[in-house]
Amino acid sequence: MINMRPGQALSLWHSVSLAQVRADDPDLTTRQMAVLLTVYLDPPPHTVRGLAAQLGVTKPVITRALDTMGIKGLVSRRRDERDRRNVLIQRTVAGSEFLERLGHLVSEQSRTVPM
Amino acid sequence: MINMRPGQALSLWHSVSLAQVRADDPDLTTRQMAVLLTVYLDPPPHTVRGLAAQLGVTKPVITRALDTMGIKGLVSRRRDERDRRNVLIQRTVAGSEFLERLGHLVSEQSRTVPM
DNA sequence: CAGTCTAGTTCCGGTTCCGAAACAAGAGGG
DNA sequence: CCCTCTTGTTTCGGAACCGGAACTAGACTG
Repeated sequence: MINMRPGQALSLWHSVSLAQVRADDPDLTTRQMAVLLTVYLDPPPHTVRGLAAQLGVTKPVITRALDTMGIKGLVSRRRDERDRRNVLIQRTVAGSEFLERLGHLVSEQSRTVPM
Repeated sequence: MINMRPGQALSLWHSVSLAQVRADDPDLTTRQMAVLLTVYLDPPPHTVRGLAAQLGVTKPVITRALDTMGIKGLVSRRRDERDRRNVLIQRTVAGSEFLERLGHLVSEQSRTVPM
């Protein structure tokens, strides 16, 4: 458990945003970021429908986010063989590395936030 | 000073992203967010040129971000009377409230992150 | 008062995203 | 089988954003 005052939170958000903008990293939408983090942090399996429900958006939003992130190699799709209507969303090495860098960046920046 | 492990950082980012997506809040780009936070957290005056330099982007990027956020009322522009080439970027009530909510949200979520 | 420099904006075309509706493919019940 | 429901994708027109180049307006120099 962490305890952070709102002012510190904004300061942290600021430095991370700046770092993100300056790095020419794959620039993800808020929605794409939410999908990516959900896939990597919540226990599988992940389906389009499930993600749409959790984010409170429509299914096409998820499909498009997966398209985009799939091209960037951050995530991959596979048919569920037990119910071939389903698509299972899976993690990739590139996605893990990307989030590892993000976590490290936020962690680093958190140490620079003033009392 | 805050000390946050990378895993905790990702968890925090996750819950905040989810909250942002679910709220139909003004959905800002990473760049727009960086501009907004810089305007509100760094000491004035703020100019287009200065913001462009700090973010490492071109001036049109800043102009467009200000256009968008200006429409949403998050920020406003005024001519510098001493050098009328300059445009000074100013804070607004709506912008302050928006960032206040964001800071509060991150702060709240930080308390739900597991050890 | 020309020439030059600076600050910010606008224009160009191309790409990406959006919501809503229509669609294809598979599952399952009578 | 046929009908229906579910799952995910595609299509549509419209809006937002992108980088880079061109442009306007103001300041400053000699």
